[in-house]
Amino acid sequence: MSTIKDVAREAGVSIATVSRVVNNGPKVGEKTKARVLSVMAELGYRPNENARALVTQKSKTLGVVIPDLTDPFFASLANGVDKVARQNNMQLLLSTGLISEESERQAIRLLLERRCESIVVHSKKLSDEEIIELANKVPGLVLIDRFIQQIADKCIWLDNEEGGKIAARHLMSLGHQQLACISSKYQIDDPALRFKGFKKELTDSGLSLLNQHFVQDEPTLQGGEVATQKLLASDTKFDAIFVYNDAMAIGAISTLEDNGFRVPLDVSVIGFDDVLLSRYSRPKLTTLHYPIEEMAEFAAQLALGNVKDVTAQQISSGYKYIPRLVKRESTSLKTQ
Amino acid sequence: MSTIKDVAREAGVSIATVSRVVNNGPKVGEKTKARVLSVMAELGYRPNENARALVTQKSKTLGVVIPDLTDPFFASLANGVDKVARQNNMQLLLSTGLISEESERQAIRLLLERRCESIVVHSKKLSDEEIIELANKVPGLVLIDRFIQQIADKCIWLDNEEGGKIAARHLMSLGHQQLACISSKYQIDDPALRFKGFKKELTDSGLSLLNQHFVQDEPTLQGGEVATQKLLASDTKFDAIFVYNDAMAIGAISTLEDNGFRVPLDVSVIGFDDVLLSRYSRPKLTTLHYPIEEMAEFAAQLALGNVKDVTAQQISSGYKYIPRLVKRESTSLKTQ
DNA sequence: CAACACAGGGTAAACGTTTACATTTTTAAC
DNA sequence: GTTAAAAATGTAAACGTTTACCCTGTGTTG
Repeated sequence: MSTIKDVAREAGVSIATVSRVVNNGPKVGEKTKARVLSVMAELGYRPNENARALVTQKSKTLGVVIPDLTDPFFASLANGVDKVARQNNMQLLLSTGLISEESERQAIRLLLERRCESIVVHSKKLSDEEIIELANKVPGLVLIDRFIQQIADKCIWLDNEEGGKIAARHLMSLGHQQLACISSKYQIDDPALRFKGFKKELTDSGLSLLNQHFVQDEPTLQGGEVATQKLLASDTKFDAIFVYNDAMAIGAISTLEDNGFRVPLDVSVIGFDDVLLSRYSRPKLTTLHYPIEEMAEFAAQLALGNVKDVTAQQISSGYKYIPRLVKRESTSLKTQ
Repeated sequence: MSTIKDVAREAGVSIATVSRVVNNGPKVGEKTKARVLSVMAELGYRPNENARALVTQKSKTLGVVIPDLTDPFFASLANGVDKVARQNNMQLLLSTGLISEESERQAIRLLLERRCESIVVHSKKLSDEEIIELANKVPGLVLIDRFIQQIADKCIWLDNEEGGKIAARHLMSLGHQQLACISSKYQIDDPALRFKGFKKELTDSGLSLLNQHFVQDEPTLQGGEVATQKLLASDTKFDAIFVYNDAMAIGAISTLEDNGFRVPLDVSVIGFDDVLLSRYSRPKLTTLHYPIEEMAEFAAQLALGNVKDVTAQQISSGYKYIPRLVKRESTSLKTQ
């Protein structure tokens, strides 16, 4: 691959001049510019970004840390960041493989070694302390889907608790009173908060949730099926279910129908996330929209330092997003 | 961020020694090594990968070019490449935004500028000539989902035509004789080949395809719905449909059921790709599995030069994958 | 005890750029 | 036709590494 020196030699100018042409710098004569340009084309010259990054101390690279790409939720996250990268003439450097605390750490490290100065991190395993320390060391590091008080101004997160409340209000507004929940069995904040909000809203309205109406399983289609079987096995009536995520909700619907329940006629089902799937299922899923792509775009802008007007509100509670109810076909007014 | 010089000064050694420690090189005494290591930790030293890439002329980066990440198909592709990157201690550099020929070109260029020596390219817009030229210039460039004779040994592709044949055989084996097709309206090879194979197999069995039984639309859920309406409007009977992809197939099923047809009782539907969706739809979709992640992993290995034993077969027709029939619930024996 | 092998460690060039500063050339004003 | 200012171009240092080659001191061998 030819270098700036080759171009300079061939065009009979100094490398400084070539550099100026490449960067559309000032102070370069028309004829010279034309000549250099033609030599560049002839040689197929491409500036070496590594060398550039070294001398300019900026990498033109936007980093993103996610568990993996096959989950459409994370793919959307990455896509949001990528969008911003493109807008800013940068490229996406992806770090994945976050099964463990160690690999999350490793993923961030790799980005840092590439001197990636803007990083959007989705981390569930690293401790608050470690993230705080990292965030203080790396000004362009931003945390998505998690809130840590001490670095609130670098957090972009969704109000899961409010999501639970919205779901509860929706279901109650349709006349449902015998509610059930299907949660994820993993002990992370998201499910806990969603159901905390849900229950609170119920209690505030004088309703209660039976113990046997709260079941947990894997947050997948199959998990949703299994959980629903448990619910049915309890042999107590319910007329609506709030499900942890869309995949589980679809599994739940499937099992309900296999057991002779019609959705939404007999049982209303509401999911969470609004992933692609929810629009493809039959009946189409009522769910809470998690604006992950929008959040990711914002996170990327924040990481790049493009966000100027920061309010006191944001300094204390970060950038909070509220899930939006998307009414589709899996919930309806309670019949008779 | 501290550099190798800082470490050297602090540890009272030369930068060469530090470098040796960092790279686990030979010729470094135990005590010195320990001292350097401790200084490194103390300073939080991280080698600058850009500088490394510059001097070693290798980037530790695996490039991938895809249209976008939101399409689960491409997300799987990227994931396959990422898997291999991780195995080889490399990182994924992603280039997206391929709406146009120009942006495909741009995407590849960016990777090249980062001196990314191994690249997996999914390109539908660039001309054969341009790709051939590029492939000859960049030894580590590999083409996925496309076959070009002149660079066969760098092509990883799916036999779409054979996929069409398999679909036809499956449908005929179930007793269906009045077949219909829903295709994508875009003029790229994939749909053309799929339906070419499908028709050929039909013809070979003495069946034919009515003109009004071949409709086209957008390759999306909505497109599938619209296409199915067209099919129904033609008012000629059909008992099975071969659909371009899973999203359209799900749309088709939805419209069929809305019009009183039961799937698969009245009409069998077979899709293509076997994306996540197909396992979540009701009825679960019978489809042709496109092993894109596996193909992507292989492509990445090929790009890295890790594929040793190449047969004459592969040199002439590349690395060809055959789609596999996945029987689920949307196709069944013709009733009466 | 001379000769030497070798382990440990240092020196400096190279990688391909950008850019402050110096130098040369052109232009314009008188 | 000077001369000064402006424009064009060149020089060289710097970015943070790796690595070929060189130097020093310690033991080993005879």
